[in-house]
Amino acid sequence: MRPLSHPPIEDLRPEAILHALSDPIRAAIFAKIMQVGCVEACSALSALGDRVIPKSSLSNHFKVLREAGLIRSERHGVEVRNHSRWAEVEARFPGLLSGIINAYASDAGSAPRAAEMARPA
Amino acid sequence: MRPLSHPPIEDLRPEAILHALSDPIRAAIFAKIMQVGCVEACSALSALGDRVIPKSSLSNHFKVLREAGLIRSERHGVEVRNHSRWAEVEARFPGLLSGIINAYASDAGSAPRAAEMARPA
DNA sequence: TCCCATAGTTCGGAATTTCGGAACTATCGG
DNA sequence: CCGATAGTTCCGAAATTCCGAACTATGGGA
Repeated sequence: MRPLSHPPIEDLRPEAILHALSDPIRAAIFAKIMQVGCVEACSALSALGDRVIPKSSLSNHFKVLREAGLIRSERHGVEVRNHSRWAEVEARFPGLLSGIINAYASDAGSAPRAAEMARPA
Repeated sequence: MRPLSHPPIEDLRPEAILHALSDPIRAAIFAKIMQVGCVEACSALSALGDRVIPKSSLSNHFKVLREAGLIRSERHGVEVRNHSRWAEVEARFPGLLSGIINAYASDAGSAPRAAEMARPA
């Protein structure tokens, strides 16, 4: 199985990042990773509230996040651990991620839906 | 013809904004509107460098930007003038737009492509 | 007034992308 | 070696996007 390649930070493209995070589910996954520090794909499944996400879709969401350069995935035995690349991305595109995450967080308060980012409970 | 409805600022959703700006062409159009202050659709066509964008696609791009709440469009005679809603959006989602625009601008320097945002010439 | 040119929208089919079930692979614990 | 768990791949269906062609609306003449 492939060693899960990640793009070097200088190859990151804003449109890929925006596209990755324009999906509320992916945004929620990413927010979760940042909250918790590290997450394996399967546990993210249950973490998204009421919504049940098929494994194959979930796998694809992680792939999109990884290829956008937002997360780093490492195999540990049978599972994959995903870490955010926040610091790198922040250095490359200052203010981008914080603006996006804050936007989702403030939106969650006014109109809660499937993507419940940064919700207290 | 419809009076070109715009969503009230409290209805804006982050995912719609990210989706709208995850297309480099739309991002370039939006950046152009902010640079120049106001733009009518047709002139944006030539403004995007080498790329020729069909009228119907352009019309759709403006629609996406409008429905995301990023621009305000008014008919003036035969043409439509598009203004950015930057101030409103910035008040609603602080730091979101500046982060995105800066990201594209810094990317343009390192890897120029179809979307030439904030390029001097 | 009628006609034309300009600016933009709508329609509809082709191309692309996304979704997700089923089958597959990889790894760990017995 | 076997079964269970974690995840990927494959591929057809559904949704989206793209864009040419036809259409609509407005202003400016003649």
